[in-house]
Amino acid sequence: MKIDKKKHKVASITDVANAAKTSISTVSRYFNNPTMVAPAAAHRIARAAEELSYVRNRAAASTRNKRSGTVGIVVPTLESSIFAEMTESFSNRLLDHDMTMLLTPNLYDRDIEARIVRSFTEHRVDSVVLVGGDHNDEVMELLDERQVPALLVWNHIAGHRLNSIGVDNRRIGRMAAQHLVDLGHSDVAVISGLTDVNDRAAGRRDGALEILASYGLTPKPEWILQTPYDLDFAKSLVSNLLLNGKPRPTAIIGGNDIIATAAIWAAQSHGLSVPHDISVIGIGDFKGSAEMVPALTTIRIPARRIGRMAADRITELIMGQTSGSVTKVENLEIAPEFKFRQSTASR
Amino acid sequence: MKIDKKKHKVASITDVANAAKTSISTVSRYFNNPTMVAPAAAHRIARAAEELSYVRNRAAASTRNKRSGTVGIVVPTLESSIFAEMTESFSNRLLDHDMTMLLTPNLYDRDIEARIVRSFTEHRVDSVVLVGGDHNDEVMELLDERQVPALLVWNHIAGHRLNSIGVDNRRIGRMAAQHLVDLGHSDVAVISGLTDVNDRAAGRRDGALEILASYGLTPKPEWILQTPYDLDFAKSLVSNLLLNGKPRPTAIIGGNDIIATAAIWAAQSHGLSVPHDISVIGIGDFKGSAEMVPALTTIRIPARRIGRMAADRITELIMGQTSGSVTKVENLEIAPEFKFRQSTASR
DNA sequence: ATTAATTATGCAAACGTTTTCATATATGCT
DNA sequence: AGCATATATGAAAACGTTTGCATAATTAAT
Repeated sequence: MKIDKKKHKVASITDVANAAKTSISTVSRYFNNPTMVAPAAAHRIARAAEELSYVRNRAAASTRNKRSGTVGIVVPTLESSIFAEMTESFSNRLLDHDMTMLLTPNLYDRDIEARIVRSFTEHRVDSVVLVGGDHNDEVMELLDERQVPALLVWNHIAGHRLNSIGVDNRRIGRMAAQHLVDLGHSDVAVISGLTDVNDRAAGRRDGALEILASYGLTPKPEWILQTPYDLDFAKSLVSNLLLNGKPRPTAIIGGNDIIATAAIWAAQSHGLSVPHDISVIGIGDFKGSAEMVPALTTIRIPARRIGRMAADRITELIMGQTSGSVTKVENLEIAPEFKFRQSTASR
Repeated sequence: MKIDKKKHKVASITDVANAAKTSISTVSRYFNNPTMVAPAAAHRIARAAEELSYVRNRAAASTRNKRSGTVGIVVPTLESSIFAEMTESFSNRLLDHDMTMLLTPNLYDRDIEARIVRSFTEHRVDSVVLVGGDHNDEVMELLDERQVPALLVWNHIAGHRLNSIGVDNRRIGRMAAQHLVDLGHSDVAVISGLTDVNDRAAGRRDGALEILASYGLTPKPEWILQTPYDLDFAKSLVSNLLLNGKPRPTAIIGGNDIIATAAIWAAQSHGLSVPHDISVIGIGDFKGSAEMVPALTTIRIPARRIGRMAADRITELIMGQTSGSVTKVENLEIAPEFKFRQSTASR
């Protein structure tokens, strides 16, 4: 009586070994270190694997060796095209290194982030990448205790104990303000993201105000506003500013391109012309900023480059980790690029 | 002589069991089925786990039980805000079910997709989510052989052997064209996405042409165009159309909101007014479409809803899988919503 | 106070790998 | 041909879990 092939068993390394008339050790080596196995055996194994449609089990592998071949990344949101760009190039590069990405948005919530990171560690990711420098203590402890190589992206954080690679947001804020001052504007509104949940937003705003102050310009309190990165909200915020404020500001610094875009649309929907009636500068250089009418003057954050570099750095860190050598902490600054386009003009 | 605590060993279930003066079985149960363990023991275990900062190893767990607690999803790109929205709500909902998402963009390349799905299966994801209905044979075989519960999102594909949940793109194409016809347009250009790598794009275009044909309207060949979903490319494509074509079309159907937006900007940058000089309708209702000036008339695809439903359906499928019961294949159609805004007007 | 039923626990096998160590086989030198 | 070296292989232990089965401890029923 034949054994009933119940439950649809999938082929394991043992099955392949049997079919290829060799040992599981050799099969394992065939997959991890092909050069170690003799051509004849390799050929038989390849055939057997094909025959049985064997797919190796990385999860099982990760119990014995330490690497799982995954890296976890948590971003604030996928909806911001800029994180999407970063993530996308990160993921592509990761594929080249034969790693898989666990990606989860935290919606700008640090507690959710902590949950996510915990779940990542349960899955024994080889490494974790986080956006920005503000994270729950729990997250930091977790990373520390388990010695998970971690990388902070987006922000350049000089002297941080974790590796980081990104831009200096304060500097970007200064650049934006300087541009407007150079164009002769003295009545400028600063509309940032939510500074208490977003250290990037805070840095940019502070940089901008710093420059303005250095020229003796202090925006009226009602010209210093905050908004979530949401077109709808930002647009009506700016609408109010434009309608009620008199005199109106002659220029607006948007904390990112979403805010700046919203500002332009708010102005346009009130029949104001940008940049003739009001100048608007953004930060980020998101998808579409160059194509819109008027094209948005902005400060470009090279998201794709950050993504690529992050992926490379991550693999470096993982290598270092497995080989036992301690990789030195590095805080890399990426230079932003100023993009003078049509949404700003001199007074 | 004390043993040197080299290599920083992290706590395992055994360590917790020892510290809690109980067996590993009980510890395991404490984490997976808390009700099965006595309060006293539970308390000791909780303390020990805390003490040792134990994090359970799901990868190891997945060797014995079958579930890994992960689901893999591959989207064409993260840069399209609409996939981002879908993915984001999908991921949120997944978190509620205590699952983790492996997300990878395939860049509209089926071979890359195959690589990704293979990598997913190597990691023994509990389930796979794919966008659209066009996939490599290899992918289909893989899913089939290993009996990985799979779900196709975005497209409603009546009668597909895999579960699907999404919209009927042909119908959407028809809706768009009908709207324009109703407004009295007879010279309409149809600018779709790349139909050979994107079955959604093909469906929409075909639907649109079908309606036009039914009114005896056949766009001139040079008015039926294709473009990647890229603002820059699409904008210059439309620019050419607008400059060279004479007579110009009086309306444009954009294969998605990116194309439509690009069309509006192209028109505007040539001093044309939308909708006065030319009407534009999009598909998708992406972020910002409602806020731009003029607000884009479009057909909304409820991305977040699809994401949520997909997550729920996926957990259903996984449950069914583990309990051995066969879940019936279901093809769900989600209704699109027409959004009449300001970018279209009657002739 | 027994016995029966329930609840909680522990033992040990199993999951699919990798890797150390020892052995067998092939290759290169005299 | 004989020996030394290099290369390829296999056996077995280890990785951190879950789970079926058997037993121990507790509670309920008489």
